[in-house]
Amino acid sequence: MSTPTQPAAKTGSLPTIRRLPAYLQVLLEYQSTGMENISTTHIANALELDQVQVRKDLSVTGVTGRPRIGYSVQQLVESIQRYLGWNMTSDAVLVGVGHLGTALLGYRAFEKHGLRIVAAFDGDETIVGRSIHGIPVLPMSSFDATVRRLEVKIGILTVPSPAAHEVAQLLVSAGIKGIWNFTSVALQLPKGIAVQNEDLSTGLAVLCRKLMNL
Amino acid sequence: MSTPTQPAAKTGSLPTIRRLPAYLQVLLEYQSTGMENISTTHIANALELDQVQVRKDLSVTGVTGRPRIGYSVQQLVESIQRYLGWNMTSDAVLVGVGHLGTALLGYRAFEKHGLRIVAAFDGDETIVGRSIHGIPVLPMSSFDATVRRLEVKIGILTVPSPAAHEVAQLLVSAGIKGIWNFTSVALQLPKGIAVQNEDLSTGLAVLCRKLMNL
DNA sequence: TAGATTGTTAATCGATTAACAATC
DNA sequence: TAGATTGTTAATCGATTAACAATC
Repeated sequence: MSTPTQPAAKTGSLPTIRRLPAYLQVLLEYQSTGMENISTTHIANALELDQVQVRKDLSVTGVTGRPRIGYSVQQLVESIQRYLGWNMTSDAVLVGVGHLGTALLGYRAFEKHGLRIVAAFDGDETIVGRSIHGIPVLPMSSFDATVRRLEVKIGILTVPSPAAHEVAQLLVSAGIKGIWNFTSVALQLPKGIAVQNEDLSTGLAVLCRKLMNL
Repeated sequence: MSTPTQPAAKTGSLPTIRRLPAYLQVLLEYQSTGMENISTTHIANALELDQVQVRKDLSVTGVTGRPRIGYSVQQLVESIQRYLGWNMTSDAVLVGVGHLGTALLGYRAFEKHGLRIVAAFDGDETIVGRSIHGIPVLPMSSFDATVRRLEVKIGILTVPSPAAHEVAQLLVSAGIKGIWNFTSVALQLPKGIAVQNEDLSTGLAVLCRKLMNL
């Protein structure tokens, strides 16, 4: 039995989870100043949020602060990373090496979030065999065997929309448990598969409405 | 005075706005079947949402349906597009022609959302002067004059994080009113500037938590 | 007509905000 | 000590869900 150094993490609402990476970003930058402690007031100001909300959000990770002192930056960073599973490395595969896929393959920041793309796949034979940012592009025919062999659980879907559904089925049947979906297609998948839709039109819609309300 | 053919659009909550593009996607696909009307039950099933919520969401655009018949697909499409400002074309500029910037320059779907990227800018002189997917890459030195001359109001920020703040100031001083921010930096901007953060780590965090709760 | 579907009003649920006690 | 900050409990606010009337 382990000795718990801090309370267990709670569930946390979706809005809370979405704010945590921003806190982490602020903390990592703050860390470079050499300060050991930080107050929620400071974090709240940097992100234009309410300090009570920041405190409540942070509490879901199980971390605690000290009155008058604030929170240990180091502890906060580790606590958020653990809560998001970013303290350990997860392997992922990417399918669809178009413009967006290529961009994601070169996105170094994923490493900081514990995500390692171990292989990319594409149906276009002219790019199969290449290596993009050190990641090999393999043929779709080797998808199932490779994913099973490496026991990859995360799939990044960057194929053209018409292929989205078919490829998603392929991911699931190869044992992928979480799909990061960059297509604009609403995937119909069995229970037990986590999907995160990253359709750009969502963000554009919000921006357009914000602009209309200025 | 114009004769209103439908009630005025309401404000609409953020979650509602975020769901509208998905409705539009379903509608555009449904349109190709040739059916003229669609029920909220149908839309709800396609997106795994509640039909009452779909109806409430659609009502913010001012559109109305007919009992027993449903909604006119054509009317719905136009109503959502009008609500999001996607019925007219808005010009935008993109700053930072790295991997992600290049991917966005090639993203044809923006046209369907009324967004036209008229110019890209980069500090790297080796790529300045090129044309990517028909969009010219111009030097940063011409940024201010070009944006003012073309009266561009939307800026897409795809520069490396360390440059984010400085470039954002440049956008604002050139008259940009809305910033689509793909960096992980929380921009501090004056009132009256709309910002939409599109940091990928937010989505990754949600996916990771979903995976942990399977 | 009967039944399917819309649209509105009320109830519930959940997240944010406010108030305040605890404490270093 | 006094004051700044945490952390919890209560109040408010807003979004979702339920109930039901309206109607083609």
